[in-house]
Amino acid sequence: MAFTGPGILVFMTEPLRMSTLFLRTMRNDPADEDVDSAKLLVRAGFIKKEAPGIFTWLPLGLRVLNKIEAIVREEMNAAGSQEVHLPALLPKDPYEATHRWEEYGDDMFKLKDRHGAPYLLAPTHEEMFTLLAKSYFNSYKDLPVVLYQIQTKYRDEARPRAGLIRGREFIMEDSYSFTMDQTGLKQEYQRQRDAFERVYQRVGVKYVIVKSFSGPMGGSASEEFQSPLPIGEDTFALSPAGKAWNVEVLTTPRPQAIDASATPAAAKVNVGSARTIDQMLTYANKSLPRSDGRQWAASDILKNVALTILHPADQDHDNKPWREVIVVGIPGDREIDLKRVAAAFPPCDVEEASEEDLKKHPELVVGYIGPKACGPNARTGEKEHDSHVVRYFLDAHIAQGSQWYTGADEKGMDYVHLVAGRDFQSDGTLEALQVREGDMSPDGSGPLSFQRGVEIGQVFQLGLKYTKALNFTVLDQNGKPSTPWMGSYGIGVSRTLACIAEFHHDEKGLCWPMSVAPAQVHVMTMGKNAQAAQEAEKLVHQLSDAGIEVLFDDRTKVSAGVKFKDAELIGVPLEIVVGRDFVSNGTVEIRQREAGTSQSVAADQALTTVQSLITSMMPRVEDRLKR
RNA sequence: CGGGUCGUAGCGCAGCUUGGUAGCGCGCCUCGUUCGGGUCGAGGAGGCCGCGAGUUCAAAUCUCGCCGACCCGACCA
Repeated sequence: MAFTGPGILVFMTEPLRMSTLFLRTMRNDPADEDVDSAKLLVRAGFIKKEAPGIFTWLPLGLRVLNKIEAIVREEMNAAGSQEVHLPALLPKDPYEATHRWEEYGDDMFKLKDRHGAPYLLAPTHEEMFTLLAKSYFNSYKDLPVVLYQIQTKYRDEARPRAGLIRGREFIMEDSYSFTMDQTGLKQEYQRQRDAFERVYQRVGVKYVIVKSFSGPMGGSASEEFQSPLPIGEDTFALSPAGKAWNVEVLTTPRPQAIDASATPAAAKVNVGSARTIDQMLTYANKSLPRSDGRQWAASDILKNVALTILHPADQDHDNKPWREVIVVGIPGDREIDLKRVAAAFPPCDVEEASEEDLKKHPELVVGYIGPKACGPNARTGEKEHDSHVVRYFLDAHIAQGSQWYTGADEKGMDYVHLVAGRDFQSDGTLEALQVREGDMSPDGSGPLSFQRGVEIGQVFQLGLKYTKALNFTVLDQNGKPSTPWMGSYGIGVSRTLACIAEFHHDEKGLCWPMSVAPAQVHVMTMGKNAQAAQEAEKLVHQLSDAGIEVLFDDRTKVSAGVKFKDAELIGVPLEIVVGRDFVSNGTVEIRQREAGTSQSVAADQALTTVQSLITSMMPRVEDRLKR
């Protein structure tokens, strides 16, 4: 392996000759791809689709993939992580212990061996890494340890799409840290997080670090690396100060309490058949003039929504999953976000209460549900009675002291001037609303905006979930068993490649960053002049001998136009044209693919020019991340 | 899993309405031509028209069923 300078890994100094390269470029976009990265990667002969979300890597694509992997390896090794390689085909048992066999559900490829024993194709490897560490390490002296692998992962996506961005077979780098305590975990988390940033900067992909929800992975703190692209499937929120959150973890600044001393006493009004927000407004604007003179708005209404929490099996419920109805009060002009609500009740899912659920709670009168029928407002202190009262939560936007027009739990009856904190209490505050543009940022820097992104990595402080479930303990200084703290960290390698292509392309084709390009230089011969062909051959060898990777278009029966078009499609960052200028005055043309610039240099100056261009075109890491 | 669009040569597509022995462009092979922006010309190879049933003298074309791909949604890191 040769090096041309810091950070450039060279795999093959033999030039890649297009006359023999296993490559066929396509003039048309494939009919079954929609995003630019997939269209171009297929057209340029980097990948070939075999089935939805499943791709073959062709020589050029594989070279880019290998480049990205090499950068990941460098950064992981530098962060003190050690590479291993686990099987992708795994027995069911370890995933039973952590309940993920069920939790992952249909998204996991499950299969049976010839004896009928259940196996799976691993979607991620927390269990296996925990068991691996457990089987060798058992002393505090062994920790901390961080292991990683770069491996093919499998997820049986309901709907693969966007080429490599949402595949069913994809390549991921996943690392796992085991430390004695939370302090150690936080240190390793930070090291991994820094390493991720360096990787993304070196491969030339944009990213935003987004505070996120750890979801089915379990654990506490988690951040996502989102590549901001309009084709992304995720939406994250950005504050004016530049901080970012996944909508599931967005918190609402506590609203200021309102002085309710002048608010009239709550009054029950007969609203007849007005059940929906619109009907309530129509009624109120006709029959209940406001003292402040303005019209009633949906935001004056406290909408009480009955939801059902889907609890997993537990001992108090005969080891069966069970359904708990709750009521959540939200402003009438807003909608519930079930995922955000569910985030408050891990590991449960939340759905709208079904008719069946509501039948069990006749006190909740559909269309007239109010706070008085539930939560602390309905409890009497009598155990038998209270066990039937549903929990009542208020959305975080509801201020103490605010007054509401809301249901009174009888057909046809509503309250006005019902004051939060004065007339009713709740069992707690929830982040229940669908977040929208203009909502206030948690960091107090102003209104939120939203952006779409592709998740190219995520880091988790898992804590003790897996180590506990799999009984991994080590002996501490006092000889006592102690459960290690765990973190897991993943980079979507193939997905990152697709994102790089999304950022670095134009209407003509791909434009690879120097660090990951399939070659650094694309040399083309033009015309039939034997001298020029000879010179091209000489230059290619010069470059190769200097450790530069060359894609050499040495095809003799291909016209200039075709060579230019192919070069643009493939997207090697530097192109050298050896042809008529060389014949007339001994110069070659050096073009920069992405910038579209070109310069003419004497043939014997080409090597030094290319060397300095390569150095100057390498993506750099920010100073704060320098090692 | 629900809704929609579509399956014809390696790739992109026409033909189907109104049944009659399958076409175009790119790519591929041969010969010539051209040689700095997908040259031009001539000749050629390549198809279980997604699969299965049915209607018919006759089905790529009509009917039914199945399978598959893609898009939207549900789902999902």
